[in-house]
Amino acid sequence: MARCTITDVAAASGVSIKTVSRVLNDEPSVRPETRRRVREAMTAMNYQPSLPARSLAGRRSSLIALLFENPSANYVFAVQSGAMAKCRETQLRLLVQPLNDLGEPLIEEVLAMVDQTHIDGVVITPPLSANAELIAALDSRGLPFVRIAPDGTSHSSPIVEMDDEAAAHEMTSYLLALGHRRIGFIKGHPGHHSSKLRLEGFQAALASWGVDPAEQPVEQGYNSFESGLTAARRLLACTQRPTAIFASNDDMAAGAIFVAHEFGIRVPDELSVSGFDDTQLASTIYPPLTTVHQPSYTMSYTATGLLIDLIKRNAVPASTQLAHNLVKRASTAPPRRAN
Amino acid sequence: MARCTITDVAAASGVSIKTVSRVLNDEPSVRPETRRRVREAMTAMNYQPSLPARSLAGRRSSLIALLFENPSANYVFAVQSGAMAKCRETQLRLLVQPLNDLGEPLIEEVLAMVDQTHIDGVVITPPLSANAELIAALDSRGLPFVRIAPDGTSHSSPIVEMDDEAAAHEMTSYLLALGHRRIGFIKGHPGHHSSKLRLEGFQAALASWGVDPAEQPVEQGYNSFESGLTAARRLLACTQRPTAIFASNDDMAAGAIFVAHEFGIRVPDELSVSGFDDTQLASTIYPPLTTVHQPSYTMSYTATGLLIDLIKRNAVPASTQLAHNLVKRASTAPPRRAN
DNA sequence: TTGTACGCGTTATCAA
DNA sequence: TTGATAACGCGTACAA
Repeated sequence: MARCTITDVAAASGVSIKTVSRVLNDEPSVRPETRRRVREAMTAMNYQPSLPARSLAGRRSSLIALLFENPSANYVFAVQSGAMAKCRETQLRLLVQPLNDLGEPLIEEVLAMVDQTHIDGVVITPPLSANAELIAALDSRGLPFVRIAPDGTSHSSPIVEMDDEAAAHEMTSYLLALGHRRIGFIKGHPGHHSSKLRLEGFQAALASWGVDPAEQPVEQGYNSFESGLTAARRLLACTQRPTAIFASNDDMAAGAIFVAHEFGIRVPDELSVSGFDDTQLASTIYPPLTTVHQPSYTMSYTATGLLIDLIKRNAVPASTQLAHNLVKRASTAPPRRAN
Repeated sequence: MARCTITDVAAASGVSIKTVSRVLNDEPSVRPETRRRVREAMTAMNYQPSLPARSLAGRRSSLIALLFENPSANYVFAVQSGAMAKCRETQLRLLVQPLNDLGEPLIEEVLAMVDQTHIDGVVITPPLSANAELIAALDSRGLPFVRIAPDGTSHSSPIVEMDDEAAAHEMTSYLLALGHRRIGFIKGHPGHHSSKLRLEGFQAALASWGVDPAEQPVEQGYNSFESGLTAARRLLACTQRPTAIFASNDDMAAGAIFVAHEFGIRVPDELSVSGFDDTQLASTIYPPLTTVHQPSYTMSYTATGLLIDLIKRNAVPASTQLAHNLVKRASTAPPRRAN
């Protein structure tokens, strides 16, 4: 059961190590009969190629990295699962690299990781995907990367995104269609580009319904549950209390629902609340949250696939947009509805 | 800015590559002056040692793996963060390996990973930590590993755990002290050893208070929110409705609170609910959940530290028990309390 | 179609 | 305390 090498396989199947190498890499010029013999020997001996040896000799490490700096367990889990699923299909290994609150040394840490491990490529999740210095640093190494939901900065690397503005527009229209005319908005983290887009979608929808966006109460949030609490308390303390709150993500929406419970405001009878992302949390709180389903898993799965194509020097689309959809649950209803 | 090698550093500092290697590995027999010169050259050239080269030449890959098969985003996130934090301190890389619902090929997949990547060691989280075949397979490779919260199976590998039974005992005593005498229990996933311990703690506490455990309603859950819904519906449909529900984890407790909301049962006035784990969810739902804080992050951090010691062939304790504590929040109160 | 010789960047052995 | 040289397991260039 001890580890065996390409030399052992070569000896066992009566060929040279080079031929074994050819079979390993699916190179064309090998006689089918030979290929079969080598394959048999490999499985019989339970041969596993050494990744370090391959990456030292060849140009590839068969390793890619997933970079994130995001405190949301649900989001990180979804993104990792998507990337892993694609890696599993393609025999790649995934190195996860959380970059939590490290400030300055972030770039250095990433570069050190890149140089040490000989990574083949990187998938970058928001908000890192909008980090210009990081992008420049990766560029300086000539490393392929794919960004998920970056900001509008022009760069040749492929991006995977959803239409945050359109989604926020739809959600707002839905609330307006229910009859709400005073809708409190909780903005997302200023560092995330999607925060800006979601606000714009909200405002555009209001305008298209002839409602003045400037008259709607807007509070700053930071994507955390706690920031949702604070923002919602402010919104609900207004003299003209909104009949609905649209939070830029589910965690903050959960905060709004929490505050409503505290204040004895019934949801959705007296207050509608909607979120964004459709994380597991959305269907775990009461009432279950109307939200926008963001395909985080699929975005990451797709991004990883693109990265692999990029590494193989295949042509890849500059931008891929994935579909979202409105998930209507029990946290929204017409305002002050009868009983 | 291009990558430079040990040879470049050797040339720049006027020594042989072997001496650079010695400095790199903190070997003793290097003159301080020489060491300083080499160090300077390394930082000046921004030298980064090649991990693949090191693992090919040496015995170590500086890579460890974290194995998990757990659908809970919060748990996985906590465990990963803990392991990463320790890795960051010690210049190790972490390979995360989710093994989702794959059944049979699980062992093969792990062994392939081990053989290909030349991992130095493994941290195993529940429920995999109780998988006898996996343990045996890892043993067959002579690979060091540390298990988090395994079952009682005797094995020489170090384990890190908390006292699930004592914690469940405390929580139950707390509910009894509040005055509850009819407490519904939702069991955890049958595959997790901790599920058994938590039930035993519950029953032991009842017995020590002179309450017959056999008369308390117990439902099977599977650690998911949905299974909590199902179990809670059963418990609350009883003719003799319990005044409290103790769920074996937070997700299921959230399910119980959800059902209470649906049924119009006020929490905690008419029904107390408590959970286990103290995930982020516990303080995000309303009312916030009384629960047991399980130190998942610390357990993983500790386990990773032990693994590193194990790899270095240092002596490590066979078992490490981390402290838990009861977190009292608003979801529990005396039964049918005045007002 | 197949094989030989060399190099990848580092650690290990042994000698100086 | 230091250095020359041989591994480590594989891919690449070139030859057969």
